[in-house]
Amino acid sequence: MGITKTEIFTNEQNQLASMLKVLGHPARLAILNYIIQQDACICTDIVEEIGLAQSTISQHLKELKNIGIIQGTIEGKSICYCINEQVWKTIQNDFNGFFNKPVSADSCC
Amino acid sequence: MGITKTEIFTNEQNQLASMLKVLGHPARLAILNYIIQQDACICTDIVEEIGLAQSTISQHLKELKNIGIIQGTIEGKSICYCINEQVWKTIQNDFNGFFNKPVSADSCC
DNA sequence: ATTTTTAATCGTAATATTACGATGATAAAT
DNA sequence: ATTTATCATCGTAATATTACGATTAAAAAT
Repeated sequence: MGITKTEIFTNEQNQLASMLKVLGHPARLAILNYIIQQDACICTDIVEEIGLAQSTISQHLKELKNIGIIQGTIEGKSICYCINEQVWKTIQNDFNGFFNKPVSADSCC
Repeated sequence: MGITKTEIFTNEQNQLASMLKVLGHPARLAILNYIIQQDACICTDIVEEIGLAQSTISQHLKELKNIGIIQGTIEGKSICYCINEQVWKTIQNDFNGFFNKPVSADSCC
């Protein structure tokens, strides 16, 4: 056990859930915030800014890259990370697609 | 280790992250979907609908209750769960507050 | 050529999550 | 009073996550 039974859910549910799971960590939100704010950045900056070990930040960056919300390009000795606008917007759309469903006012409670 | 260092992040980051973490599981999205669709429901129905053990569903319901997005009222022998509209909207606002930040087109990559 | 800088990866410990069956608790039905 | 129905909680196994230090890899600077 301990393994999510993805096969019993819809693709929509699985995909949105996996996005939200990655976003559901304060370090990763902080990283996204920082990248947006800086408009460009390298890993060492983030490490200093956030205050986690370099390897930990690298791991979080990897997860963010996995869902495509950020991308890194090699810039000489360092790596420049930035937001992938398209994925960013897709996530926002998917989220709102889910949350815009009308919640009826006369529900049971 | 293995414990998230919440103390180094902002309240905003921690709060949004914990919401998204709860939403980041397909079963919990499926439960929310079902409650909205039914407009009222009890746990047994969800168990049949979703196909996880009753105790597992109960655990997921507990987590959803913890963030306030659903609430349950005792209805005789069973319990009626419904969406808390206010929390629902707050989550949506917080999420969009984060995601509406402009992602500049001329970023580094 | 060697050293330095930067970031990824490996190994690992601590903790959290997911799921299930079994058991408990409470209210309704018999 | 006993049984049934409904849901929560407990105990537990399997797996995943978080974080760190150590190591590796690759490019730049010396």
